[in-house]
Amino acid sequence: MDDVFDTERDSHDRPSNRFGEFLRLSAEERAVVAELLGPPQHYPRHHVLRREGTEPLNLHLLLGGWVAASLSLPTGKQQIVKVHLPGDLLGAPSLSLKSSAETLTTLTPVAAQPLSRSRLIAAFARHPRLAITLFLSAQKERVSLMDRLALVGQADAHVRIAALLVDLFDRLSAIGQARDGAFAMPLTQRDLGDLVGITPVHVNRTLRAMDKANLIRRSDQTITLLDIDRLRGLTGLPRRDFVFEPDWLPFR
Amino acid sequence: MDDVFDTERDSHDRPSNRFGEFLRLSAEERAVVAELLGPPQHYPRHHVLRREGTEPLNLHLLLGGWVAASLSLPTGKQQIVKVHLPGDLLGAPSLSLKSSAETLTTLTPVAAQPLSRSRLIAAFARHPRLAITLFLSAQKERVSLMDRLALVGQADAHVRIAALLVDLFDRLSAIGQARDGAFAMPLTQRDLGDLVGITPVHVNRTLRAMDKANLIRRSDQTITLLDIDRLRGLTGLPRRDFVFEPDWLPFR
DNA sequence: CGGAGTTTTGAGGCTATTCAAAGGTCGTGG
DNA sequence: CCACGACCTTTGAATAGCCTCAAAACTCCG
Repeated sequence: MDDVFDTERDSHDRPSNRFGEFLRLSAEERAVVAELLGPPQHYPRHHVLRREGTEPLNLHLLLGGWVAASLSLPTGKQQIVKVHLPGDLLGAPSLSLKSSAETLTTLTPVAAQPLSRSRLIAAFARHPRLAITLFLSAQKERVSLMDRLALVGQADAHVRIAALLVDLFDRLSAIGQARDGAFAMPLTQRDLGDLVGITPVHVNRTLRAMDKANLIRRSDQTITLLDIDRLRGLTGLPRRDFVFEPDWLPFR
Repeated sequence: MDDVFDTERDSHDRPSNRFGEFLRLSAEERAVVAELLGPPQHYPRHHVLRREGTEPLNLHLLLGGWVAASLSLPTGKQQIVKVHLPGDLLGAPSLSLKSSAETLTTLTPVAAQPLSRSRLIAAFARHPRLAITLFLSAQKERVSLMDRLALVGQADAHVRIAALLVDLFDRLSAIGQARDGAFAMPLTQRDLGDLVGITPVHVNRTLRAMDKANLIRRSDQTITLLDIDRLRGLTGLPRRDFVFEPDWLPFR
């Protein structure tokens, strides 16, 4: 966990959190964002940041660690709808609701900054570019959910697991937490099952088969993707090419 | 198809499209929205409004009819990620992308107004309340996708179908297109399968069983929910209670 | 009346599930 | 330092739910 909490970047670089995902924010705008954020908080593993059903008073900007957003069904089963990685904004979907839809649970030790929903929305008026990025971020998340839905709805266990691993790898690569196809994997096989909609037992058999097929290798909390191209090919969905400061946006 | 295209409402009433979903817009704001919209276009059944992979230059505001948003996998299978009903804004997720993720196909004859992505976003600056509603709308859609994902990931065919029917019923009720648990159903059993991730054959057996169990009744293009409470109970997900002009928003 | 698409029904097979239990790993406390 | 418990991974066997393939009946439209 050396540099897990290091998500700050040089401002000339591509920004490292959801606020600069689609636009290169000005110094003033970045100051406004910094002003919105509360002091970083630290949480242990398996801490519940938010329980579904409670009122969503504030969001969290994830600085370091992994967080699961999940829905639970009364059958006892739960679906993890998103694994949040550093830089992600947590809890936004429930802004539209009186009581939260998702439970946010830390999967690792976590550092995050709280941010008040009312102050965030208020900032939209004086800083429309903030509104635009966050609007586009929300749309990006919809695309991601649509992709997940298509996989869970139509693909078999191998494909679902492959897509999940590739997605995690891509997102971790973007924040410098994957090297040579390898990354730390804090998710248990039960977690993986809750993510892709299969039982832990079957996750195990699937991972095992993929290991034997030389697609992946597993060793103490680390997963290595041995043949990323083949894994990517399995998933069947195209790479999603997101815009950045597109020319159709106003006041760039 | 008498009043299918009638989605205009008295301005004192709860607005009928996505622009007034979370805020009661002022006369000026409603004028701005009207100004953004192009002239209504009409399309026949099975018309492709947008093909995945193409650049998303404009959105559509659906006035009447049903539209499917789908992703296709190279296996030939397709997942319908959303059935759009009158009042919905179509194509927004792909604003974040260089090329569209979803294919938009009309399921019935459709009337829709095009709207330019750049002009829409430009309006955010002078009319922050527009930005706020659309931001919240996007979050609402995320919740809806999360619910769908949880159902497809964890529930069996009966529960998935029940949840789908209840969702359609609730949304159609809100626009006055369902009475006494009954509504017109233009989706084929293949469509239903693409929505919930099961084969048409199994959809048929499931519907048939639900009919025999007196949960639903089917007759010429119409579905009647005979026991909505029991159907709702099957799904397991709580009713989603969305905010409207919540007191934590600025400048109400 | 023909043809395309949809609904219905049957039979057989496969994927993933359930249930059960053994072996590992890790953190904790004696 | 070892023993213990909690949780995770692995494996097996039997089962269930859903899929595939196939074909017949029905509806709708030209």
